[in-house]
Amino acid sequence: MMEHSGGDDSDENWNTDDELEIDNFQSSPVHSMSETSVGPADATSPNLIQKGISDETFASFIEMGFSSEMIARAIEETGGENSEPMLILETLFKYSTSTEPSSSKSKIINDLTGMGFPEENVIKVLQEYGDENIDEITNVLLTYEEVEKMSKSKDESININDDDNIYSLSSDEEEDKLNYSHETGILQDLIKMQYSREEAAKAIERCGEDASVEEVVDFICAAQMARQFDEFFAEHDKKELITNSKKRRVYNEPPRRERKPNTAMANDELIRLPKPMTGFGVPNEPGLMTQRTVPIPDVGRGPPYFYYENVAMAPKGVWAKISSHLYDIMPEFVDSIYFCAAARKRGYVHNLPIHNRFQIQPPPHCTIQEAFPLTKRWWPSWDRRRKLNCLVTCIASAQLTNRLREKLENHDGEPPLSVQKEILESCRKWNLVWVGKNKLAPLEADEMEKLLGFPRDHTRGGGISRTDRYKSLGNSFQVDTVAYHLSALKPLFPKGINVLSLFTGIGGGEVALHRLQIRMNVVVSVEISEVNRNILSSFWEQTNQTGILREFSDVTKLDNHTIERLMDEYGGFDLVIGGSPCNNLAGGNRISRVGLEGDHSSLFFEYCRILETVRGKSARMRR
DNA sequence: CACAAGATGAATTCAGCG
DNA sequence: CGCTGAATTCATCTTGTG
Repeated sequence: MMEHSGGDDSDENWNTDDELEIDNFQSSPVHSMSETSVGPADATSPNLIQKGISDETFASFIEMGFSSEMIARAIEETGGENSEPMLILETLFKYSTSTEPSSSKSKIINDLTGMGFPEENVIKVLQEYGDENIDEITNVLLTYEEVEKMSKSKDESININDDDNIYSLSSDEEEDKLNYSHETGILQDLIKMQYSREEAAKAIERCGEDASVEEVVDFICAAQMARQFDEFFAEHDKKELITNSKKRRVYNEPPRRERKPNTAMANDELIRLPKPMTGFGVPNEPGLMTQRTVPIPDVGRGPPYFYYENVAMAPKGVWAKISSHLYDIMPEFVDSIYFCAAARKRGYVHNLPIHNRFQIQPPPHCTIQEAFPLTKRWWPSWDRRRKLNCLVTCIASAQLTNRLREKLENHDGEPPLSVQKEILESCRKWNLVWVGKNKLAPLEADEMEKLLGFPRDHTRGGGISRTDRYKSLGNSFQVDTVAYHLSALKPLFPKGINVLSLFTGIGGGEVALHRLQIRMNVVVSVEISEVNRNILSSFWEQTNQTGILREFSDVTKLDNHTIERLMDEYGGFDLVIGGSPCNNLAGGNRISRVGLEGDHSSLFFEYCRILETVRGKSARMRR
């Protein structure tokens, strides 16, 4: 996201220490690190039970969701100190798929549903946390209830969908709803539990129509485990390859065969984009993961958490470099086409937990026609687009759409194929929609706000020009996508979080946290563009935030000392979020697409510097 | 001076095909 | 395996206009 344009920097009259607009919000309770730095649930001390296996292997078992007790048991059972990691893993998988724990599971399910928790939640939590720590399970269930309650209550302060008909169903939707009602209760339950329809239907088919929810979930769970098992082995093989060939790192690439011509060198150090681009999983699609296949190295684990974003289609080698500067964490590539009606292919490097993700409500419409119902009337059948391409910083001119209209008016009814092709090419290139007979138009700024998940008129006013508005929006996060990723933080920070927001832009991260109803105790924001800073501060006021907002302008002038001072003042940061400038990486740039070292994009290294400062200081504060 | 329009391709990926 | 064609892409710069 996040505008850090160098060409039009107008930073002459800033204070020497670059701080702007000191918080006019009175200080709110500032928590201490010790209160809020809740570690992940799996942060058990390894030294007691991990005899016989390396730290790394132990960590990856933990990352896969096995409890330390289970691991200890598996080590015992497979020969104590001399047991083979692979053998241990097999035993662990046996535990999680065997019927024995599952039957003890059903007893717990009965107990907990007896306590009034919804069965689907109980099953999901058991699946993710195991069945050993009842206290933890009930805690998580309570959190779930709260989250669900909150996501059901509409947020009055943000009016995302202000179309009158937003809550009334279109005819297509009604049809969909009808289909839903024909589905069995189990299928509905599974879909509610965020399994994809395909996956759920397949599992039901395999388990038989009479199977209980537990049985089907067990089946899906076993299938997931098997998939992870395969991936673990593939990863293990790869690791051996790496040690053998001296640190050759290739992600997402099929196993390389031994004897191969030396053209392979060109592919070295590459991170390939996944297809489909769904990262660790998106709602309503297959491929949902609850654990990372490539664990986060110890050095990169949170808290503090961080979330870094940039364009997925960067020049070769860029993502490998980004990853290598961010603790070798593998990027999560996600296309926002799975969250809204517009494409947005982005890579996210983060150390957030990935289980328990949920969507913010209401979810946006996923097709152009649903998002903009008025276009339906004019949409010709030969324009088969249902999704828009990436929203960028420039829009088509009025002259262009006029020329297109004239071309269309030359024909009665359907234009010849050659004309159709030409029109469609322009439509795709400029993201045009049908707004009248033979009439095409680019999206209005408020329509872009809607697609990107911002409240209406978020970027309006404050003296921002039309072009600047498009520019800021084109550089922004897709809020629903980012919120889905950040949702994992909600149970971890019930008292709110302290955020360091770099390259804040129009505040996509802040809007996401707000829509997740995660309280922002402190936001320290760094953003070079004055109009964008104004947009954030007016959002802060309009949504009646009770936390503190401090805005800085130039990331290069935010020195380490200042960061540490801020951390002392506020008790540290829980989340460092931001996407560094993409100008020199983006495909649309014909002048200076020169890679990470470009004038703008090299600010990525400032992100790294600041993140490292925050993490170092956090470690010292914990001691 | 602010703003809008127009001109300016290449890098990358992928499906299809021989 | 290599080739080809199609599709996509958080943009920059100059010029014209009021």
